[in-house]
Amino acid sequence: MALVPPKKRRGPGRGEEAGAGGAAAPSPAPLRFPGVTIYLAERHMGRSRRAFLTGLARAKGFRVDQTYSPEVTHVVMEGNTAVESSGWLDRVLGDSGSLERPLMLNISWFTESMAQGKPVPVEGRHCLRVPLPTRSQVDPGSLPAYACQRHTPLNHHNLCFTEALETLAEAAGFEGSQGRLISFRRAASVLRALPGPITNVSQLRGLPCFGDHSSRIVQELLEHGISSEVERVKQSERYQTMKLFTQIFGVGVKTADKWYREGLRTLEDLQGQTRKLNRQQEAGIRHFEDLSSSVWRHEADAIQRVVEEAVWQVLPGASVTLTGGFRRGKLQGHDVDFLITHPVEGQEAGLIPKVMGLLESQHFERELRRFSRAEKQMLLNSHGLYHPEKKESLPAASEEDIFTHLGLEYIAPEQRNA
DNA sequence: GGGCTTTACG
DNA sequence: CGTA
DNA sequence: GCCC
Repeated sequence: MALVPPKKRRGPGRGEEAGAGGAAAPSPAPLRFPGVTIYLAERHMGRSRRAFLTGLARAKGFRVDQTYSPEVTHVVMEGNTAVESSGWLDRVLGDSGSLERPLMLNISWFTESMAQGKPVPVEGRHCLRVPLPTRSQVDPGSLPAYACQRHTPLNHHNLCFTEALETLAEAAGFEGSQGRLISFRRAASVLRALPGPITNVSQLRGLPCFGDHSSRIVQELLEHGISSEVERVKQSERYQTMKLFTQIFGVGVKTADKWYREGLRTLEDLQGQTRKLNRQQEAGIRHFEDLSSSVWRHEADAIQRVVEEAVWQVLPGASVTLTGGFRRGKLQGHDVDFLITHPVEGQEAGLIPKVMGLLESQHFERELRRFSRAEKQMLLNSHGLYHPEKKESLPAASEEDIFTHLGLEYIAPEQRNA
């Protein structure tokens, strides 16, 4: 098993503080969102509003820089002004043409992020429309045909287009057209790799994976801000139902299609009758809400620390690496993936069941202590039980003692897989 | 017109 | 057939 | 749907 180098945490600097004026800026909260550095463009915003928004964001743990630098990842401008935003980008980027560009967003992304207290995923509606050709338009020339030959950042400049193409890809998949699915996905992927936004259909010339259909979608979006085909798909009962059903853990396109043909449309329809759901699907529906809520990066980090503690008890010297979306820089995901390795090949064999047992017994332990405090007003630690009011200490000679003192039936370790 | 990643496992 |  |  390969040893994967652990990801180095980038410690983002604090960014330039507005120290010049002498007015004591309110001390900002600790930075909570590595990977997000905001720059608020003053134009159309005004000094005081900009200062207010800056303070607001910093209090919530966002990094907001006062001057533009290549570290800036999210540029927020008031309004939807196309010409000015691209002109602005031209000026601040100067001739540093090939460098990574920031996202250009309107104020809606900012306000939504403030409301939620965390950066919301960027969606098409947050993006500034940049329909006019300027010299900031990039000349993609030709791009390698394989994604594995390209740099593809998480945040990019063509979200309006990639969202539309991904919708068509998804819809194709729902109809069992794997070929069309992969084609629309490839086209979207190409746009994610571009150093700047597509502002004119002519820029699609020479790009791999762009044929008549995908080009037409982009053209519609450029001209009307909307694609009739994409809108029609999104509105359709078929798409909406298939999307709902396939989101259920344990349900793929085949099953979703079967249910659709039987006339089922909602989760209630599925629960309603004693429909023949397998165990996986039954759990998938029961936990639908829970499974659709997302995990944030800082939560993934916390989980990693817990897993590391357990792994190291079982196998000192093992390495636990966050993989999947978070390794690629995503700020949220729906699961947390780890790769567990050990420098000596084979040493990690059989580790997972042991770690699971440890984590489960941790849970059991936690529940035992919670029960002790909540139900018996006693504190349980590794030494034994303590009653703070009676100032009574009950040293634990054995595990059985603890259960007895708490009035619990003794539960053997092999029955503690809580 | 054929191919579209791959492999293991429940 | 579904998940990873 | 796009490429070979």
